[in-house]
Amino acid sequence: MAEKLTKQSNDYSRWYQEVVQRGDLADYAPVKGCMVIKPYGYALWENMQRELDRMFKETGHVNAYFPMLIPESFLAKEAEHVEGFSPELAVVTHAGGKKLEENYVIRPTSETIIWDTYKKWIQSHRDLPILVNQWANVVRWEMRTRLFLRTTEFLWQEGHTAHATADEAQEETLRMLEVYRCFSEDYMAVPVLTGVKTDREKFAGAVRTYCIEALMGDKKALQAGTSHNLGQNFAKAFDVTYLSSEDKREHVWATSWGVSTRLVGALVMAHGDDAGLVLPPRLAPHQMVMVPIYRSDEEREATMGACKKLEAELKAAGVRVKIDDRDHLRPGFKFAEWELKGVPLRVEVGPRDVASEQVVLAQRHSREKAPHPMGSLAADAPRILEEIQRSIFEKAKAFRAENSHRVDTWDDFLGTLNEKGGFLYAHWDGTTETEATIQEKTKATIRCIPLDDDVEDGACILTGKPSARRVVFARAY
RNA sequence: CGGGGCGUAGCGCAGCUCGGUUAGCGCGCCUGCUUCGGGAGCAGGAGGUCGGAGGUUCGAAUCCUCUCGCCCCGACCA
Repeated sequence: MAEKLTKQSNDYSRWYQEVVQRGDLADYAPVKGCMVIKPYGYALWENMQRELDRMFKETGHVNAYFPMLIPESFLAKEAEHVEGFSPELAVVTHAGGKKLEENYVIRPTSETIIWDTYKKWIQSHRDLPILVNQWANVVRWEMRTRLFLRTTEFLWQEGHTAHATADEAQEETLRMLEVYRCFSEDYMAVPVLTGVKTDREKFAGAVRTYCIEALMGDKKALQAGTSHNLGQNFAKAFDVTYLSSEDKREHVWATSWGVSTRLVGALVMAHGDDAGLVLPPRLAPHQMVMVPIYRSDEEREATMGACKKLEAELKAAGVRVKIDDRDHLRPGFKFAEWELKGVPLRVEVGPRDVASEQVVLAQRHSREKAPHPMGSLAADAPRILEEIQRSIFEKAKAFRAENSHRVDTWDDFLGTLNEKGGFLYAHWDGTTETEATIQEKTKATIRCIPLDDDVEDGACILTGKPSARRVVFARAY
């Protein structure tokens, strides 16, 4: 703990790993690509879950749980789906000491088992819509893993809905995209672009994939969430039909949408600095930590007494506060540790403060430190926390604005990508071939076709062919 | 799967080229004293059989063979 973190500017990737591990978010597990999510990291995830779950329920969804093991044959029913996921499946071949008649795959996502189930649930238009979400773990055997960003097993939520009409499914897809956008911006304080994925980047089995894309501190993009319009692909693959009010048999229309523990990684890389994590107050496990400072037993009693009184007031005011009463550690050590862990507010209470009825209030994001009257701390803290929440969101937005560029020529594209990074708004001829060529040449991918971008005629940066709008390119995680 | 690196104490490493007493160092841990408003100091102490298997040898962390695993970079992905 005595050692300094690697600076972001020296080695961003190493900085990230150190922050995640030393900040007590997660650690490596014995199996390749797997991680142990430690209590502090899990508390952060739980806070995310709580808000997301509330938002899902507010939009009419209910939770359910489907099994982790899926018969291998289910995956094969939807052609694109099986092609997309086969390479990364973990397969159970033996159980109970015997070789299985049919292999089971550990779910990489649950569309197939859910649509097999929905077939039984859906008979009539009166059974629709079905608006179900599940919180679960999934396994994808990725080549290259990184803590939180891409782990072999990860936690997520996956919503799976069934609708009577294409319009309803499309509405649902966009509704959940909007839920994700709100969550990311209002709770994580991470500004995101909303857009449509190109065919090359869309979910295996979807008609259309929408996404939220965030910009990380190293100017690389991160896909933070996806919402898929599945059309009738899974309904047809699993033969899920309903009788309409006109007594006609129709295939149902579907969506699925998900966000994962990757969001924890997004939070780390969107706000973190050379001192460690910077957590947004709305999600921070501890919004405030109090560090009592003392020498003698009398001073200890006095400062701890003041801390406890403040703690009661703050809790009553709805602040998630913790007193760091560890006796064997000195204050300076605690300051550094809580900064590493990104706690938004730190309160220092020493003998001098007790005497003058004040505390020292330190803000993590700005690293500012100033005295604050004890008497008004509890009343002021919620407002200060909200100001911090807004402030780090504004900072992230400004960072994204500085790192978003409009480029019109191939040279400009290459130069900007290599020298500046960030989001590049450029014209593209709309073909998968061009997209692939650009990726081969530059490692940049089309992150999305933004929803809110103005339509504008132009010429493709690579081929010069006509383009009706700009798309967003970036190097991505 | 291709390229690179690494497995020696809880963590980070040295030792290995050129085999040789009880395998070192830093951090952390335990005890005590002094400290405590920005990552404490001193003293004492516990802890490893060197990833695994086999081989060479009087003798292997060190040499040889095989093997397992992890990390980093790339292609694949939430």
